[in-house]
Amino acid sequence: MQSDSRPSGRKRNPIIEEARRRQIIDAAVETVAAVGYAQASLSRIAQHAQISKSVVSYHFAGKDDLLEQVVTQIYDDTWAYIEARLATETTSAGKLHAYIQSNLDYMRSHRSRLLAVGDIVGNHRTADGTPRFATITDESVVMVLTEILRQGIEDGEFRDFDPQVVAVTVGQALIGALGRWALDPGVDLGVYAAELTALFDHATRK
Amino acid sequence: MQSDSRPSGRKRNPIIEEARRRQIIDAAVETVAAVGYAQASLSRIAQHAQISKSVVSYHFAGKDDLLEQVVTQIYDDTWAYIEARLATETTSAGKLHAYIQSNLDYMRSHRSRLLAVGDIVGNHRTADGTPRFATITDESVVMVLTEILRQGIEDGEFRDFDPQVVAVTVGQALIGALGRWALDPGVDLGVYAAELTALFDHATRK
Amino acid sequence: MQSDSRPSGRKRNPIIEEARRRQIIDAAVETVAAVGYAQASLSRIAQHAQISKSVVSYHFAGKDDLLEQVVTQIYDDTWAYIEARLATETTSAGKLHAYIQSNLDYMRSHRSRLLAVGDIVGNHRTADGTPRFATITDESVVMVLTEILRQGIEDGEFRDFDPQVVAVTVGQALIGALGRWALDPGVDLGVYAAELTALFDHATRK
Amino acid sequence: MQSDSRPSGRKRNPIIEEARRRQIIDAAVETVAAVGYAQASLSRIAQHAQISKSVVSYHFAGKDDLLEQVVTQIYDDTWAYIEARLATETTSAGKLHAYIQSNLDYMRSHRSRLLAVGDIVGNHRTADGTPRFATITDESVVMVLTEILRQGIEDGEFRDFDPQVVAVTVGQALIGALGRWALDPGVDLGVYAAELTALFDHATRK
DNA sequence: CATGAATGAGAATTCATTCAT
DNA sequence: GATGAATGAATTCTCATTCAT
Repeated sequence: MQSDSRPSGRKRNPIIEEARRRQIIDAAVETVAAVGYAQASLSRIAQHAQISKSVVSYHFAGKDDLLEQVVTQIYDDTWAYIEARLATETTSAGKLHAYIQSNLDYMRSHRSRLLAVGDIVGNHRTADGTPRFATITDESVVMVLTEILRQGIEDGEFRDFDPQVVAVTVGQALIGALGRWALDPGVDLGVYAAELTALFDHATRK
Repeated sequence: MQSDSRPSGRKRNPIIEEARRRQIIDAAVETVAAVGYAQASLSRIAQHAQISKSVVSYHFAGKDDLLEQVVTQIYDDTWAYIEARLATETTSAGKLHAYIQSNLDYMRSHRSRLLAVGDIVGNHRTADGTPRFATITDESVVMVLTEILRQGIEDGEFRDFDPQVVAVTVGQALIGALGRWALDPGVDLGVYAAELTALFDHATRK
Repeated sequence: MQSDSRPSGRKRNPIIEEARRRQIIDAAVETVAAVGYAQASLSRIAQHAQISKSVVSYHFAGKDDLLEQVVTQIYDDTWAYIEARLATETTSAGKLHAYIQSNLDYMRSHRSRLLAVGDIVGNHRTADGTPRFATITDESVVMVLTEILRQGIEDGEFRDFDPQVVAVTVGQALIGALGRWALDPGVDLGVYAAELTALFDHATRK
Repeated sequence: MQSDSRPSGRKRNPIIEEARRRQIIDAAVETVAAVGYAQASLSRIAQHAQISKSVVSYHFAGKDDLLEQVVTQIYDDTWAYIEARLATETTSAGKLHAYIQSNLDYMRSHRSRLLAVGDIVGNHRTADGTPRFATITDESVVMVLTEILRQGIEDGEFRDFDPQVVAVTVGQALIGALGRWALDPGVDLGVYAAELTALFDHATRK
């Protein structure tokens, strides 16, 4: 009975409820990817979803809530995808390859998600101007990579370097790949993946 | 280079003219760096410059014009700084080192410029939603780096790789460094520079 | 008396029906008393009653209907209370005292009702901006008081004055008492009652 | 140069600036008086003033600012009027008469102001739901009256009573008069004044 | 009986821009 | 050169209400 306008706990009719939520989140993703964070108004998002503006307000507490759930959703999905790929590898180098490869694979099929999440994370701020999402380093994804690299160094598989610097650089390299590809969809991500793999292979091996 | 991109008829008193323009551009830089692209309204910028909003409108054709000139200004300054440092190097590896090093040096003393330019370039769009600035690859800065790397490969100084991929990656690595540093000013950019130099040294050498 | 003012077709289970109606009316009272007329939305009222917004819409024709029934309900209850106290008095002065005293007594135990009814009566308007409730004079309560005073003058118990002016003033004095007490619950309504009784005693006696 | 959008300090072009401010305040007064606090949106106020909605935003920081200035303005004007009338009286009873009389006189020529100020003071709240204006007791006007009464008691001119209770009651009596008159403009305020004067004369004299 | 879902109207506010002075 | 004043468009959000289930 805690209903009211926004079913923030989201339990009621899970089937239609979830469908709408997905629909709106997807619309938000595509809108941000298409016109950028600053231009992605609730109006435009609703328009894209072909629903009324107030439906968004009904399902989400506000713009902040929506964008945060977009980010969470994408992080979760991305991580589920990558995690599965990492699990099949045993060596640190193998995991590094799998990390780069699966990231670019995921990108290929979820271009706008990647575009959107970058835009939102980079721009979304609290009222006082401080970023709402911590960037780069403490995204769990990068933390995982840091741990992989650290392990590789400890095991003597890699040369001695600062694992966080390299992890951040790998993460940024992937963003760069995405950026190149976003700019020119003709770029072959397969080739790009091979180049990056080689690059970080040389950069990390003894 | 930004002198020929001025939009409207504005030639009266070049001295006071330029002073105002600089003042406004600086205010824009600091405002964007502080509150982010989406929150950087002309109001806020004018407020930061301690001038009336209309002064901005008087000296620039509009918000777009202002932001574009901010970007041009920063690109020019940055390039002037880096160019000088590159000129003293003879080998390709030396130039790569100098490039990384000078970039991070420049950052250290122009943090908000870097923050701002990244924000603007990443977010500024035309009315139809397409990015107003091409990112990453065709910034002249990255093109120069590509050329350095290409030359190094040709000269046999570097192993064989796609110079553009590496150039983009270096560029992104520097952005990553800036991001880390923006998040935590306690990060030692000197150490970071050494790590990155080593990383790309291993990544490029034969 | 509010039973015949129900708007639409609603007759099924009178027992549960009435329970709900009371619950909602009580929630409305407390909400208006707490946050004021202008901020008392159906959402907030439903929230306070721990029910869904639509339940309100189901039991009342609309917000107007609800608020009108709140007022009617409170008027009825208040009058029932005061009437009993007046009945025990024989002189006009005694009735005036009983009126003031019983009003303040009622207030003490129904603070939010009084607060709410004042707020609603003072603010609720029809679409064209005219007040939906006539204030002050034609509340039956004040009319009764007018009659008491008129009788007292006729009987020679009181000096000659305009009974309506005094009745309104008594009514307003009580509202003033409530206002003082709402602002500062530390005010002793017993003492306040004695002061008011004395005041109007002097004001009305020959 | 501290301009920006809202010249809150209000210094720039005092002539046109003040004219607009008055115009908007007047429009606010009449709008609140006509449709009530809860229905008095900035839209309606602007419409009444025959100006664009944003002009209001330009001259006032927001709705709160506007309404607070309305109240301040009215309080100031009212007090200036009443003060002058009080100054000509020497006895406490004379001052009490002058107070009642001047209040009703002022009302007669500023009906909507009185209506509006009552509405705003009674309804305007801060975000957390607490009233933004303290009512009744600590309006300086009532405090002045309290002091007049206290003095009269001390001088032996009045009987012994709680001056604050009587002051509040006088204030409320005037509101009641206004209410009666607002409801029925046919009420003769001159007669009403005589009645109230007599009432409080009897109520306070020894 | 009850209620989730949906919606359009309207709220306050911010913004970029124009114009007369 | 400079700027107050004005404005319309657009933004986020809240609200009362309706409807199918």
